[in-house]
Amino acid sequence: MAVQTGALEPGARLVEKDLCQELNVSRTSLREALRELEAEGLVESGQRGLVVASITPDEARNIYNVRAALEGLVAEQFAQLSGGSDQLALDRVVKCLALAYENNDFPAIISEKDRFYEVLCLGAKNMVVLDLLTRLNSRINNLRSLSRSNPARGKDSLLEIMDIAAALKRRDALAAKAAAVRHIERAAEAALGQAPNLSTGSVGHRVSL
Amino acid sequence: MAVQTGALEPGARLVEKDLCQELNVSRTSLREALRELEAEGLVESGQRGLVVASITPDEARNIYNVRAALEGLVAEQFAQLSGGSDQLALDRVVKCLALAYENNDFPAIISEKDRFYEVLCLGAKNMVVLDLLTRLNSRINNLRSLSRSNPARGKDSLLEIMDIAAALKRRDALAAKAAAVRHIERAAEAALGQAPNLSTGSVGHRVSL
DNA sequence: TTTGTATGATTGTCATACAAACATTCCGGG
DNA sequence: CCCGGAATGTTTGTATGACAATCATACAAA
Repeated sequence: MAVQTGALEPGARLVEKDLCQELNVSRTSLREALRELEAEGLVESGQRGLVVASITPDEARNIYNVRAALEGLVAEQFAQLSGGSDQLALDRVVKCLALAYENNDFPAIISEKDRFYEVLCLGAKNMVVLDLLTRLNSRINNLRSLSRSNPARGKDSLLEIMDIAAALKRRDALAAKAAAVRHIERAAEAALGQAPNLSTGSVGHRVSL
Repeated sequence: MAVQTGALEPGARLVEKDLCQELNVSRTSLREALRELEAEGLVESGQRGLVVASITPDEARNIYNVRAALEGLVAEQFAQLSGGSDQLALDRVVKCLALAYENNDFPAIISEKDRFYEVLCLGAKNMVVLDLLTRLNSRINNLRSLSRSNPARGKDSLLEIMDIAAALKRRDALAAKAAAVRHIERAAEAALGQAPNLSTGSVGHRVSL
């Protein structure tokens, strides 16, 4: 399963036979791995077989819209339902995140952020959202690391997250939700580099990202 | 792929060899089908192999919470972004839905409702949500048909949907969102038969539904 | 009673094969 | 010269049989 984020350009065809040789696995195993990737939305079936999934600007925009809705929900629930250990875990992961930001350690930032969401969903008693968020994030991982290239964005992002954490500590559900939504909207702006309004039209126009 | 909703009780183990014989397919194909079901959350891997997925009350509750958030989002977007043909399609599907409700045709109600969501997402230019909703709905299909057993629920449900449609026609995004959320909350109450508040605790306690 | 071991069942992986779907090339007719 | 259709090759979907690794259980020994 060392496939994962094999740096392949979107739209590239995935020929089973070739991949088998390259990865030294049987077609059986390969196909099963491909099914998994397909379920995660990283590959999609084109005219002939599978191709690396690409993302339209609309899709990217909508993924952020959905994330805002979802993370707003779990923030709200966390404020209402979290226990003491959840708050503890939150503190810890925010601290780790701050450290990762200080060191400009991009991989760590991504993974700590994922853990942040995990803690959030755990405290919100909402594993359903965690599952969906994981799926969505896997589809925009390239975008996420791209948004990091904006130097000023890092500090802002951390501050927004600490806003969320502060509201959660106060158990202020409304403020937490608002902060979570705001964070995602800012992240979307940074990643998409355009107005937060959904630009319609141009369906099917694919970008390489 | 005639597996789908094969009436199996949750928690039942799925032994590949047995299923192969029963369905007259090779293990290769069977495993691929199981992967698909796993991706949809209909089966999950237990200690040994796969078992039919069951749902905790918390999960069911959260699926409805997520649906409320998601459908609120697409309702909002539909109000803002839908074109003339989208409105046309909306009219048509609402009419079909009303007919299905009149005839008490449960399977038609389910499928028309799915089409309703499809039209909604299409008009909202948000296929991301459609994908997620499809997944979520497949996990609570049993619950959905269960909620239909409440006789008074049918009419209410239809009225709520027509509320949504009316707000969408007026392009009143806020009202549409509110109506969509209300619809899901009512449906959740009907299906779960309990207060809309999330009952915490009792993690891991599984019900057969 | 508990621990360790043997046994059996089940899954994960593999190599190979073949039919069907699809794309491409080539040929004959207009 | 251009076009339609057949021949050909490629790729996928499915099937079969096999094997090692893993896990669960039953059983024997301490």
